[in-house]
Amino acid sequence: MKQKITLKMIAKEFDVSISTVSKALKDSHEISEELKGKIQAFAKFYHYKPNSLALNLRNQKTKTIGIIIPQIVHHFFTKVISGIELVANKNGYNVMICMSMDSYEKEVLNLDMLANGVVDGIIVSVAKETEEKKDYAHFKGLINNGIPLVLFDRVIDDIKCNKVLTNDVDGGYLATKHLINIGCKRIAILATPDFVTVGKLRLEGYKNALDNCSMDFDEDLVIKIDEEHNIADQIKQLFSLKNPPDGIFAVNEIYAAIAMKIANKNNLKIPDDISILGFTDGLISQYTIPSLSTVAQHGYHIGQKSAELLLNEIEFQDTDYQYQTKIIETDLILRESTKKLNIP
Amino acid sequence: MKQKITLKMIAKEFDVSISTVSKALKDSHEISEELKGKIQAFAKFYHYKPNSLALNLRNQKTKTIGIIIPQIVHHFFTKVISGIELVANKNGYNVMICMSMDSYEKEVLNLDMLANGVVDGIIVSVAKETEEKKDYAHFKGLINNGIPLVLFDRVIDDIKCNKVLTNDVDGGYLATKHLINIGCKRIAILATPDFVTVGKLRLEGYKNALDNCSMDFDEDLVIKIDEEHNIADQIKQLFSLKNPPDGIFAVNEIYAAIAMKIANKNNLKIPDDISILGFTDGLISQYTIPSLSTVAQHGYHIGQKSAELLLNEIEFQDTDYQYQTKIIETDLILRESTKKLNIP
DNA sequence: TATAACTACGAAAACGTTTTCGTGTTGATA
DNA sequence: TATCAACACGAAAACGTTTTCGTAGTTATA
Repeated sequence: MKQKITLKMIAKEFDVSISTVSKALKDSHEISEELKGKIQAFAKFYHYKPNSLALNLRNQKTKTIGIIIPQIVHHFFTKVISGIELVANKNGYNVMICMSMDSYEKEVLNLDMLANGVVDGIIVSVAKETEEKKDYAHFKGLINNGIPLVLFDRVIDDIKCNKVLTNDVDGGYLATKHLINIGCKRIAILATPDFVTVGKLRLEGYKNALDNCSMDFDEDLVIKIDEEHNIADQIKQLFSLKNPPDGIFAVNEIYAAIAMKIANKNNLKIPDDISILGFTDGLISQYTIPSLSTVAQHGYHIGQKSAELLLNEIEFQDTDYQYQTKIIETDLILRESTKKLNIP
Repeated sequence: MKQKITLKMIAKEFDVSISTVSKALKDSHEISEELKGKIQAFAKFYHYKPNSLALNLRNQKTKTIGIIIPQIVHHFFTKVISGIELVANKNGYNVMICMSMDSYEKEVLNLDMLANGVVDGIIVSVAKETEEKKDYAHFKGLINNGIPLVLFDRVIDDIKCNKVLTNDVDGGYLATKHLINIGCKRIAILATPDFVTVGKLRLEGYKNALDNCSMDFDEDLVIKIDEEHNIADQIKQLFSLKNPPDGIFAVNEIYAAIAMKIANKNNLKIPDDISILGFTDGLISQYTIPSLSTVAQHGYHIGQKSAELLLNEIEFQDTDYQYQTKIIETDLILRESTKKLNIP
């Protein structure tokens, strides 16, 4: 194993002090041109690079930002990560990724680890279990310790920090409104349990849209999917109603895809007999047959914005820092699973 | 901002030396029970935790492993990452993820950065551009510096290190053989340019299977998809052949999904008129209609194995370390896009 | 009583870097 | 000739930890 070259080794080579070498490599005016030339050439030849660990300790910073997400196998989160990476790298930062697996305990563990000097700031989308327990002490501790924190997507209202979130209410509204516009009379929603904030908000948008169009809200058309049990079975209920839906708004892509499968099995033509609309900008939507209309939530953009806010806070010098909350708007992407809009 | 508590601060509190505090916290026999008790209680009360940066410098290791993957938005890679995380965390390691974006330059940059003391070992799936250039100096340099390296999936033959790879040839063979078994007479393959190693190997398996069953190999049925141009257009050629295929083996999920869409547009019934089989264990396969039969490559398992090999090498003490190459076998997952096998 | 052994702690080096503050030498100025 | 600045470099602290070695003071042994 070839030993990495250090300032000390260069110093010994030229019989000068370590400080001289350090200054020479920084092209300091304190060192004679002649000596600088020799030292720089030598360092270059041996590919000298300052040891990161030493720099970290010296500077009390690591030029690394931490990310804690519930799951990495979700397309949305990978988009967010890509956006964070882009901005981080552009600014000379690296990225350390942890998964909470939607577990409160793992989230706390990861947060503790990252907070212990490993990173300069942290970006988090909170775990489902944490949302359910409503125990946010670990986040408050982080902020107390002065470690910059950005929450995205699944955020917590009573934590004071930068936030980036999808306009979920508006997304739900947009989706439902569109289904109404294309003529759907009975619109079902595949939602989540209430503790999943984003799901709850999208449901709120759904209700707003119905309200706005003076359409009745029917409890039977609201399925709050419990992922502990079989998802398909819960969706199937809709199709055995005496008055089944002619439109479905699913708060995520998977539920939408499963609904499509079930509709298909029930010999319903999509979109002629029933229109289906999903949420999130995943991969599945593009490749189903028919392809899935969906509400895009721009994960890539959310990631970029989160990283920008975090880096701003990290590098902020003054004392009067102001936290911000950025709302990223959604967009309707119309594909084949919804009826065409008839422009009169 | 609350200052983090250090050994020095505890030492001052009890008017003892730093070394005494350090030993007391490690429950050393050198320190009297009485003093140990007081110091430990104090440390606990103030949530003392050794500073990671200092430990890193001291121990010349970071308890972190680096991952460089071409893209994080591929489901396969997220599975691999999950597997790595699992094993790493179980052994007290953290994970730092970098993306090469399939660019040679970014791969070199990331590797240099990680190698500079940031991580104790690195797991890589090499970038497409690197495979194309065949320039592997950066990997050789890494190994020369004694930094443990594991290559997975897209590996390089003449780099001496631990490797974990999918049995791509066998996977291709399995897929093609199955299409033959269900009665396909003209089997097309949606492949990659030759420099994409895994694609080339799967094509090899395809040829082997044809050979094995004394079926003709027809150049017209081999489409080496060039992702620079429109993918669908390239696939469409197949359907305009005078003698079109009745089976398609796609070396990944996306190509398979696109092929399904095109078949569908051409009013071909899947699997009655044409059977389609994909590769990889992605999300799309499960949610298409009909769902896609596929060759599963077990990314989660590959990740675990890679991490195990890496940690072994990192913590290996003796001098006679032996590199290994683990082959992870594939499995055929039969869904709805291929005809049922008629057992006579 | 001299020696040995044990107890309980401290000093200092080490990891590699940066930076502040000297300090000796040279040359110029009054 | 005395003073001063400029030049070119070195010493040392600092970041926070661990660990080896040294050493007072006490107790046990011969």
